[in-house]
Amino acid sequence: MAPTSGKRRVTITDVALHAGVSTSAVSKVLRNAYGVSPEMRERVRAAMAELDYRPHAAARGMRGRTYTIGVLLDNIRNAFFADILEGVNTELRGGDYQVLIGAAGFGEEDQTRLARALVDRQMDGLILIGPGFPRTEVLRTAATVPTVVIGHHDVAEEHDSVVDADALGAGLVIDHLVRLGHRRIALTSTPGNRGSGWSGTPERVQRRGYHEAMRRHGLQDLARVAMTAFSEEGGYRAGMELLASADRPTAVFGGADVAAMGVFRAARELGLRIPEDFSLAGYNNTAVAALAPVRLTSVDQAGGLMGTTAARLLLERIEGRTRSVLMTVSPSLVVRGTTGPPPATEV
Amino acid sequence: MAPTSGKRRVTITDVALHAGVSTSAVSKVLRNAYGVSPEMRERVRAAMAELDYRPHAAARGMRGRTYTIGVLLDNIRNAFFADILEGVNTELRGGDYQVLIGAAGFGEEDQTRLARALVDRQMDGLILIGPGFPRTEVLRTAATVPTVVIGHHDVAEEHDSVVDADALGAGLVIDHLVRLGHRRIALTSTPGNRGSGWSGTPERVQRRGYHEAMRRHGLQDLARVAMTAFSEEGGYRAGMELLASADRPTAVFGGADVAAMGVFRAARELGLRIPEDFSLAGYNNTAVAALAPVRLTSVDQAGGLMGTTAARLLLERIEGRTRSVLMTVSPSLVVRGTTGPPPATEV
DNA sequence: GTACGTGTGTAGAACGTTCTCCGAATTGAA
DNA sequence: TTCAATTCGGAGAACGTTCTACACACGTAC
Repeated sequence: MAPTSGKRRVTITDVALHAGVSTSAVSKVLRNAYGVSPEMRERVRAAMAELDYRPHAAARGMRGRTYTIGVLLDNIRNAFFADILEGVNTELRGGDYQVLIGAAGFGEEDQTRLARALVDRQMDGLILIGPGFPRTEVLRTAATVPTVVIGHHDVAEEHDSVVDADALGAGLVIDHLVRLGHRRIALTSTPGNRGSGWSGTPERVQRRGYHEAMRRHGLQDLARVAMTAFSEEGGYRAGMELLASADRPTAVFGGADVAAMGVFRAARELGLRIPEDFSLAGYNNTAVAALAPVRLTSVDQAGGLMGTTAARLLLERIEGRTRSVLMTVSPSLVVRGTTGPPPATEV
Repeated sequence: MAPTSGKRRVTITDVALHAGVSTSAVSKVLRNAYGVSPEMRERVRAAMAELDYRPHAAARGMRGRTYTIGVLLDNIRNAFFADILEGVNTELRGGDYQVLIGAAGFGEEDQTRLARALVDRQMDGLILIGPGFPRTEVLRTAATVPTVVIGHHDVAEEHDSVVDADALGAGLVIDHLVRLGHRRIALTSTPGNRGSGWSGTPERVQRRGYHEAMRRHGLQDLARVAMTAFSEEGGYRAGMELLASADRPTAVFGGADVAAMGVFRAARELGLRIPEDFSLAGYNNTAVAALAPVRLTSVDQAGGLMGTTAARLLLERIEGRTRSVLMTVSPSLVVRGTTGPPPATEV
């Protein structure tokens, strides 16, 4: 058994005794419930302060709320998630709720296990960021506890959704590159074994947007997509595949900033200068993109806004809203140093 | 009240009924406790599987453990923390414990509040990464629940400690730069209002190591430290201050990779080429340092190892160890493209 | 004088576990 | 046969809250 050495916790009973009232009364004060006179409220408050009382969340969880919100994500290394979380924290700061994050990894089983763990720990609400476990499992979870899904474009009665207009975002990049004079523009994307049942993963919608934009510019025959993982290494391999080929693209749109970094490495290794010989754009506008040695043109998704929105929607759901809501935020292009006109020989 | 719509949870009673035994028996099986026959264990196991039973963590928390470990950190944006967390997760994967992360921000009150929240939520153990709230509060917490502190060199009976040999790490960088021919080597560091009572914060130990190394090389008079925040912006300001001055250093040791990125921006803005005109090194060897456009020379701290170690120590403490343990991991230098000999005019 | 709110407070039964204690059955030794 | 000793299983009291139900005191309207 854990050595809980220290003295016993101060409980609601201690407070009640100290204030000379019933535990019910203390509980009411605690929850701002109806049926307490101002004087009693004051007396109880004083007693709580005097004894340095803090309610035991686990015990509260047995009957009512735990005042805890769980966030599930695959990997905290993804800087975009940090933006979202900052938004969530901003919205919830000062309120009664605490945010606890679970980093599940990319495995389907691990994610499922974490999701269940969050439910078992009696979270009052869940924010799932780009969940990679089966949709049916998500829906089952969402039927039990208020849930907001961030990223996937699939909507459902059971949960709210906060998404980025990814098709539009992809369009922004293509428009920008075409305007610069590029025609052979490739995309790196990921098959995304994101569990089963999701038809609207961000990467898929982004891909759709890419193809639409290429078609819009009459470049559909030049469209080319390299599928790998959204990671530095994945981007590198995709970059190698694309740039070593005969009719090599003059620009690559990395579907995620990390992947773009990998493409960058491939380009450098092949002796291509950026942006003189080759243009590169990313997606998500994570912190790296802005770094002085990087200066990557990218698409900003307003992660902070997505976070605050998700938190607000979740609170509403906890308070009882049942109609589901879809919130779409629109992306914007941030042009930096990695995109420029294609080399003269290509025009 | 939250709409818990779905059907009622499967409880231990349901399992007991279904298996035709008492709840006590089920509980015993659940906890691998003494006093169950193999047949009964099998029967109960089968019932649990059949009903898809999952113990209610909040309820368990009221008497025994919650099988949850809380990690407190200031900001998930710090890529070094990701390394640590990966280590923690690796060690705990497959076990009974779940890891939940709280991102407290840098404020002293916010951190204190989060720490208390974790205790209130009945965590079985706590991992505090570079805590920025008062040491007394940490010690009080550690007296109540098993705790491991990562980063700070201050040791105590109440908790275990996992630290990097930061003085040594600073020495590695200085040695490397001196060997290249540099003499005017500056450091960017942070005052770090990391709560009160900590005398061994990583940055302080690192600073000490820097001064020792400079003295060792007879360069104590050329030592120079710019104090700012460990952030891109902070690094930029420090870089500007150092590089715009008359006797500008030929090399800067950014006390953290992010800060080094800021210094990079300052250098570029002043028209200094790296590493031809000016050398730059970072600390922590975060993911950015390895990126193709960055290639920052940095000090690797083996964050993963720190994480696995911390997790292991914590489990031991939960199992009852009371003697405190200090674990030091040694850093290693990773030389990349941002360091080279000083410009000829300087030698 | 009765009936009916309305506002303020308490009693006490949940909630789903853990764990101490106790009883029954079985075994082994004297 | 009797008496421990050992093993297996269950009863039931916690744990710290929430929340329903109810009691009481005080109007107020008829």
